[in-house]
Amino acid sequence: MYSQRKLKMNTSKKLQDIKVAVDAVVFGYFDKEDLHILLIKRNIEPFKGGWALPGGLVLDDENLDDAVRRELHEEAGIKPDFLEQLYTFGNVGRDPRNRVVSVTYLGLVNPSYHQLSADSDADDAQWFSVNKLPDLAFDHKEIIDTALKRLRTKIQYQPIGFNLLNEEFPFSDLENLYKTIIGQEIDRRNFRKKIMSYGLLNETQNVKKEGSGRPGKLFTFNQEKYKELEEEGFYFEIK
Amino acid sequence: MYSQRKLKMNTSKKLQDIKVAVDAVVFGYFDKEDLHILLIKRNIEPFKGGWALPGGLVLDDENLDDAVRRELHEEAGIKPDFLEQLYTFGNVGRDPRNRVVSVTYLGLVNPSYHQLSADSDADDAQWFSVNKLPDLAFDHKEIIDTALKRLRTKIQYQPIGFNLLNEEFPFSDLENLYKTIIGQEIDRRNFRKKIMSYGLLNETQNVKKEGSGRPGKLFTFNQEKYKELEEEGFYFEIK
DNA sequence: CCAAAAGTGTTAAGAGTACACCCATGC
DNA sequence: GCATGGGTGTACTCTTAACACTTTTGG
Repeated sequence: MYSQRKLKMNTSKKLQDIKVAVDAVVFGYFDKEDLHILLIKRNIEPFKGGWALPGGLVLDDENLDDAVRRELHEEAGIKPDFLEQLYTFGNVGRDPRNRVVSVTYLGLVNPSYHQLSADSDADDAQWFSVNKLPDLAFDHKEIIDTALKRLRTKIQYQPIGFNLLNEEFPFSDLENLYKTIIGQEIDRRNFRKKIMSYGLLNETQNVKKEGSGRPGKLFTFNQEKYKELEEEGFYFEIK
Repeated sequence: MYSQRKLKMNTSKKLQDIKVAVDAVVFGYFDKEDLHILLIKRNIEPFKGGWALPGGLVLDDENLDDAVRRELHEEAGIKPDFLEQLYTFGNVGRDPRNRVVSVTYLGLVNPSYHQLSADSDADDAQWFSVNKLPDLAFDHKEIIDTALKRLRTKIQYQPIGFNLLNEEFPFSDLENLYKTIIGQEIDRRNFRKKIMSYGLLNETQNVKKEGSGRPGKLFTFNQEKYKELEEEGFYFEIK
């Protein structure tokens, strides 16, 4: 279409036959557990009864972002707090039926604010630990691997992790979240110093009630401050 | 397609009508000049006679990467040394005719090794300074902005810039390249120390002949060494 | 008073940054 | 010998990394 050759192709009846889909890798974090991913049980062939990422074909008059949000809403009743494009998978043969190019997204939600499958049109939607994933349909395993890699890189220089926590959270939740995602121990003191130095946390008057030990103060994430800093070219970095 | 609703949609005659294209932002660097981008003059409507990124529709049996490489070869006679997926642009209305989702790529070539338009099917292929771009077709300006942003970020932590230089280059070429891309002065001594500390450059016995002043030693980039380091989880960083 | 988690500072090492003069060549 | 670009070292500052004890609460 952008050059004569393509025009010829199009007008000579041999129309392109490729479908465009979106799929989302949505991460959820359950306090002190592994990172989880949202999967949908397929109720049609191929891979009927198997697990797959939420997603589906894009409508003709719908932007890509809107398509993912719609699918997530329909299939799992979820509206992610954070959602960004991940990568586009389009190799021949990744879907056994048609050629399908899938634009994938990385999303984050706090599962405690989202009841799964409220009014879903899918058989079943469920959270799976990234360490105990079932066999997956299509090339969805590869998509998840890509998403995990991206998440691990990204969380080290952008404070996206806050979307996975409750609105008010004790500092230790943030600590555990980072430990979980990065997959290694972090120095509590240095981590706290660093995070605090950015001034992105507001201290509340509340304290954590549950659990044993000394109750921790609860914090909220200062979204406005973050946007301010971001515009000034600020660069968050965690190791 | 991944859920019943979509299946119904497909079988009820209302088939999806979206085209899949690829477009490439290929950067070339001419010694001591601005960074350049490869553009193609369109010879069909819309935007006939205007400038656009090289690209076109993906063939049914062709992987996305192959499609970009094919288009670049056809339209400009170029085979980029570096090519990676950038972002997928798919908003409704970005092409005035059909709905087109474009998977875009970022490429780097050394123009001195590539003659433009050798056996091209496009009207014309030309290098434009990123600072003197013509009006562009579709949303291609936005795509270029995204690519520039990505290049500027990426070059600071991955030595992709070497693809823009000759096989043997004086150190000053590298210096100028970084200055050009990042768009600011760099400290010559510190930059050299840093680059050298990674051990990625091999010194050759040759020296630069042209130009005035003291001739500089020529270096080559050690690709194997880079891959080695990359596997060990090495992280290149330039400021 | 015991267990559990929260909260807190200091020091040493390393990395980054700023900075200016001599060298080799062509004309 | 002068103009041009190449090549090099040091001192200071700032950031990162390592490290352990006290506090608050519930039971």
